[in-house]
Amino acid sequence: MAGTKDALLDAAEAGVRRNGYNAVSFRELADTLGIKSASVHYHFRRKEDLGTALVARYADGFFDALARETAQAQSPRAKISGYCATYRAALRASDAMCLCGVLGAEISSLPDAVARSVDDFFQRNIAWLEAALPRDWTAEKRRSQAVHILAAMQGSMMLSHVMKDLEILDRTAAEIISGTAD
Amino acid sequence: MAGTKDALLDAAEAGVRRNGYNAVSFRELADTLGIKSASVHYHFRRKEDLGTALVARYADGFFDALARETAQAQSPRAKISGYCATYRAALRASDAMCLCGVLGAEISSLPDAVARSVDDFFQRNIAWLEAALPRDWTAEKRRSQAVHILAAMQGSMMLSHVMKDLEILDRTAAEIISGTAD
DNA sequence: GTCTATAATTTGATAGAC
DNA sequence: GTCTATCAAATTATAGAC
Repeated sequence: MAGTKDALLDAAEAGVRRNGYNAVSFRELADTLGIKSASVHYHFRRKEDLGTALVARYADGFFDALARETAQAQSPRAKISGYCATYRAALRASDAMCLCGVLGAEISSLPDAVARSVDDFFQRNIAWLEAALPRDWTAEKRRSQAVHILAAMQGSMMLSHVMKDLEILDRTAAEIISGTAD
Repeated sequence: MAGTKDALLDAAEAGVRRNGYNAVSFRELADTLGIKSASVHYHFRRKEDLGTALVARYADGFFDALARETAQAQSPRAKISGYCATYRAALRASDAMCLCGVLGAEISSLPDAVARSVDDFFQRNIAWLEAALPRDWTAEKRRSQAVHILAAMQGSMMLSHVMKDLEILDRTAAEIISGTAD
């Protein structure tokens, strides 16, 4: 079955976003699919390979969705609004945090390759935001605001998750958007 | 030895803040202190007991430090500045994230009692911030801004940690402070 | 308070049959 | 691609000696 690999990634993503990297096991993934853990190792030899594939797929999906969401956006505000909407959709769809937000909190306990993938996801977020912010700002100011927006989104996703209140993310997004030039 | 319990909490806090709750083991803690894991169970019967004690001690320490830092503060800006400084000091001192930021990302995999302690820490943060913000704002606006500040701090601590750049937290703090009424 | 010893379970990972 | 079988290591936790 060619779909097993994707099904494993689906199960792993749900597991990591719910419980963290260290709380996901090959046996648990195998049980979800109704196969044996040895078969999981056929698709991903080591857990580290699963981890890097997971982050890569997540990052691709995120930036694809972001591109779709902001295809028509002209103003900085419209772009940032689309950015927040992309995170909001991801959170609502899965009732979980951002995959990289979870992994970021565990960063020191992750295999190096996985940790690098997570760092890369955040770098790409910041680069996208810098490009979306007003052109007449200094590079310094764009950088600072880009980091601030990413931090606020990641932090509010974590809080929404812990406090079981999706409105937390919505309010933070609304504040960010209203503070961005139209 | 009466100090063993505290030494265990010290080692556990460092371990959880570096690697997460699920990556800390009784044996690792025992090795750090030069004792056996069975002795750790004498002080904390179950891991859950260690977890709740850990969060309780951390919360007490945080709010004590916050009270000291803001003892002289009058204006909202001075109070928020002290709030950011308290987090900054904690991050710098240990080269790690906020304990509850780490635990928040793992919330669904934590024992219920530990999860409740984490939620409580954030509730206290929000309540403190609401009280610190301008009195003439609506309760709604204070709540919204309090959540935003907490989210931005937690998110930027995570980013600072992942990207190994302490300046990220500093910049976010500076933005929050400059956006608060003096 | 700390130890030895041990139980019961789970983990990541591999060898080799089908 | 999936299986059975297995391994070595790690985990939380307990019983009982000192």
